[in-house]
Amino acid sequence: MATIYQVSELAGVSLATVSRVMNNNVRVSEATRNKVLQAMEQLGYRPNSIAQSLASSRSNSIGILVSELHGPFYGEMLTGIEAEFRAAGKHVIIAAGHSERATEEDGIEFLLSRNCDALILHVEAVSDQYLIDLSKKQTPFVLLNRQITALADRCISLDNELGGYLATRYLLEQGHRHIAYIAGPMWKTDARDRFHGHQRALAGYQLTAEEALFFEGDFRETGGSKGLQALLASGRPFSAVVCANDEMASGALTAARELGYEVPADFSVMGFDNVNFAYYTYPKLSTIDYPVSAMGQMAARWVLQQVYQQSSIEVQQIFDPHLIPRDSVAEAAVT
Amino acid sequence: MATIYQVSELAGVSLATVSRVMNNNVRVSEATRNKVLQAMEQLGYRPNSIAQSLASSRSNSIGILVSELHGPFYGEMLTGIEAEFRAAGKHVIIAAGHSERATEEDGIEFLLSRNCDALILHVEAVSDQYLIDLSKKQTPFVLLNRQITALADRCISLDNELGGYLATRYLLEQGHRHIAYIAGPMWKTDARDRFHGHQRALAGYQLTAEEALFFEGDFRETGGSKGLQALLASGRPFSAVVCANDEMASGALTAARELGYEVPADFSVMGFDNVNFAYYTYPKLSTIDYPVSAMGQMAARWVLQQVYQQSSIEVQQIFDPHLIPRDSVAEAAVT
DNA sequence: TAGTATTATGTAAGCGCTTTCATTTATAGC
DNA sequence: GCTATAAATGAAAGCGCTTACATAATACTA
Repeated sequence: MATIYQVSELAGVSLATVSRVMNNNVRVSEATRNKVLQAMEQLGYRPNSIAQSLASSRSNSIGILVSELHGPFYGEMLTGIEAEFRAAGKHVIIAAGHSERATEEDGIEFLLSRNCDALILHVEAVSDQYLIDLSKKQTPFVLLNRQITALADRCISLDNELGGYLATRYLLEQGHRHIAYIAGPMWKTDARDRFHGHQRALAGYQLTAEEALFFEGDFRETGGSKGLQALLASGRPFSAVVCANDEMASGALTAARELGYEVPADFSVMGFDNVNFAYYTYPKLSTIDYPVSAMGQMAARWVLQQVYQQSSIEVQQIFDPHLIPRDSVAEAAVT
Repeated sequence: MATIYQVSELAGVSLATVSRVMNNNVRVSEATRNKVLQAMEQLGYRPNSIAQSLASSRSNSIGILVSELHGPFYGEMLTGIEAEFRAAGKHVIIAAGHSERATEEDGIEFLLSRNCDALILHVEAVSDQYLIDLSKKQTPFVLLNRQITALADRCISLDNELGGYLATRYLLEQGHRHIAYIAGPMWKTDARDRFHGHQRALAGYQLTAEEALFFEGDFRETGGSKGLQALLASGRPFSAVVCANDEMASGALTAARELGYEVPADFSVMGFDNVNFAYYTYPKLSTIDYPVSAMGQMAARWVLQQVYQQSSIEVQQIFDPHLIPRDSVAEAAVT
C-alpha cells in the first residue's frame, strides 16, 4: 500500500502538502492540489485511517451498545445510526449488552478501549450513577431510550406516557369502558410511563384503572399469555386489553385463541412498539408506533453535532409515538 | 490518559518491558511483571488500541457487510459474529449493503479503508468476478451464504438444496401429491437451489413439478400473496404450497385467509428460513430452519483461525437445514 | 571458575499520518 | 522598484505503541 510519503515524492511536494490536500485544507494552490491528486490516483493511494487517528487523536469511530443485535427492535435502530454515520465517513463499532449489568459495563469498557470518539448507549441494567460517573470522563455519549435528569441533554427518548395515553384513548373512543392492562416490569421506567399514560386517558373519561384488571408482565410473549389468563380468571368483565408491548400482545392473542375467544369480536387487543411481526399476527395487531429508526438517526446526529462540530444539524430529543390502527381492535358492543 | 511511558517510569522499567507484559510475552520475570501490573493499576492505564494497531499493523477489527441491519435475518447473524469476536478481544465494524451493487462495493471499500484485518461478507449484488479480484488483494474475507467455486475455501453456506428437499419431502410424507411452489427470484442461487431440492423430493415419489403450479416470486410478502392468487387462478388443484421463504409464506397465509380459504384445512403451507415472526403467524408456520446465528459464528471462527492463527478452532463450511413442523401443514385428505 | 548458553531488560527505530512553526513565494501598496 | 502583507509550502516533532537488536544479568557446564 502506498504511503503519503510516496505520493509526496511522485508529486514533487512535501508530506505536509499531501496531508493538506487530503484534509481539504484551503491553503493549497489549485496547481499543487491537482499534482497531488493525480499522484494519488496513479498510486492507488488510500490513507491509512489508523495512522490518521493516531496523529489526530480521533478515531472517527463511534461505539454502539445495544441490548441485542437480533430481535425486531435494535436492528431498526442500528439501521438509522449506521446510515447517518456512513454518510459522514465515520464508522460504527457495535457491542451487545444483553440487558445484564456486568455485560453492559464490560461492553462500555470495551468500546472505550477502542478509542471511540463517542458512544451511543442503549442500556437497561446499568445504574444511573454509573452513567453519571461515566459522563465525567473523556468520551461523550448519548443515551437512547432512557431519561436521567442529571444527563437530560444527552438523552433521546420516546414519550412513553403519551404512547400509553394514545393507546387507551383510542380504545375509549371505540366505546370500550372496561379496559384491562398487561404491564411491563414496573421497575422499568418505560413500563411505568406507559401505564401512567393509560391512567391519564382513563381519567379523561372519569374512569380509573381497576386493580383486578391489571397484570404485571415481563415484556415477553409468555407474560402476555399468562396475563390474559389471569385477567380472564379474575372474573371481572372487560372488552379490551392493552398490552405494554407487542410481544405480550402477541402472547395474549395466542392465548385468547387457545381459550376459544375471538379477537376482536370477544375483546380488543392493543400492542405497543409496532415491531415488524405486529403485521404478521392474526388479527394484525393495532399498536403504537415507536419511531426507533428515526431515534437512532437522531442519536447519530447528536454525535455529529456535539463531537464532530457539524453545527448545522438539528437534534430532537423527545419523540412522539403515534397510533397504528389495524385489525385487533374493534368498536365495543353497545351494552 | 496514562501512556505506556508513564507506566514504565512509575514501575522503573523500560517501555519495551511494559509492552511485553501487556502482550503476555513470556520473557518477563515475575517480579518485573508485578511491578508493571501494579503501576498500570495505579495509573488506571489502558492501552491505546490505535497506537497498538499502527505499530503492529493489525487493527484487531473485522469488517462486516450485510444487506440490512434490520429484518429478521441479519440480526441473528450479527449476534453470532459479535459474540465470538468479543470473546477474542476483536471488534466488529458494520456496514449495510442494501443488496445493491454500488452500495455493496462502496461498503467493502469503506471497510477496507478502515484497515480491517478481515472481512465477513454477505453480499448479493456484487459479481463473482469482483469477489475473485478482491481475493487477490491483501485483506482476507469469508463469504456467507454464497458459493463461488473459485473461492470455495472461503464460503460458508447453507445446503439450500437439502432444505428444499426436506420441505417437500415432509409434505409428501403427509400424503400431499399436488404441491404448488412459490419460488424466489430465480437469478439468485439460493432460490434455484431450493427449487432443485423440491424437484428432487418429487422425483423420489415419481412426480415432477407441474408448470402450472409454479410461481416465481420476489422473496417478499407481496410475492407470496400474488403467487397464491396466481396458483388459485390457474385452476389446477393442489393441497399444499411450499414457499421459498417465510415472508412469502406469510403473504400466502394472509391471501388465503382473505380469499376465504383456511390453512391448513384447505391446503397446507410451508415456509423456509424460520425467521422470528414465523412463530407469530396464524397458523404458526411450518418451515425449514436456517441456522443463521451458528453460521455467523462460524464465519467469525474462520477469521480467528485464518487471520489470527487460532489454530485450535474447527471450521464447518456447509450447514444443514432442518425441518420445523408447526401448524400450517396438515395431512392431506384422502382422495 | 572461566566460558558459554539462556534469560531478562533496555535502546531506538519505525508505523503513516497531523500539525505547528518557519520559510519561501506571490500580491499589493505607494 | 521596494517594502509590507498574505498565501503557499516545507521541515520536523510528535501521536503511543511494537519489535529488532544490543546488552546486561543469571544459570549451566565441564
